Amino acid sequence: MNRKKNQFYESIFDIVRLIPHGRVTTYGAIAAYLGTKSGSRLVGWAMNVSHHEEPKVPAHRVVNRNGLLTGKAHFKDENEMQKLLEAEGIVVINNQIQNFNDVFWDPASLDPASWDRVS
DNA sequence: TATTTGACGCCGC
DNA sequence: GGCGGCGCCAAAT
Repeated sequence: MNRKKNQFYESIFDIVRLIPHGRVTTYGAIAAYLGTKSGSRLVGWAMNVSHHEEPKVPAHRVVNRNGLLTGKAHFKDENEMQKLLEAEGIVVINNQIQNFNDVFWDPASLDPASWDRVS
């Protein structure tokens, strides 16, 4: 089966879908988790593919390491991304996530040790 | 088949 | 401190 390449996206989709409600992550964090720390751009590509993948991944929860909604332009509606983030309690001003450090979610949190506090 | 782009990240100037 | 260039892997043209 040609799932080898699919696994790459699968891992990304899985992580993005695991992002808790009201939390966001960065391309670099996902890339680093997959081992492609230098290939942060690959994550962006995967997101593009994820748009026609189901279920749709909450790509709106994925932003660059600056906390800037760089990918909002690729959404159906630019306002949609910011709107979704605000709807989850995330404050976004000028396409910039406020309290980014507070809402930032790292895939490393997938560690079993952290699962204990996961609701 | 080869070249360029791409929703980024980091180092250097 | 702000701006630019280079590097990463993969896909699209």
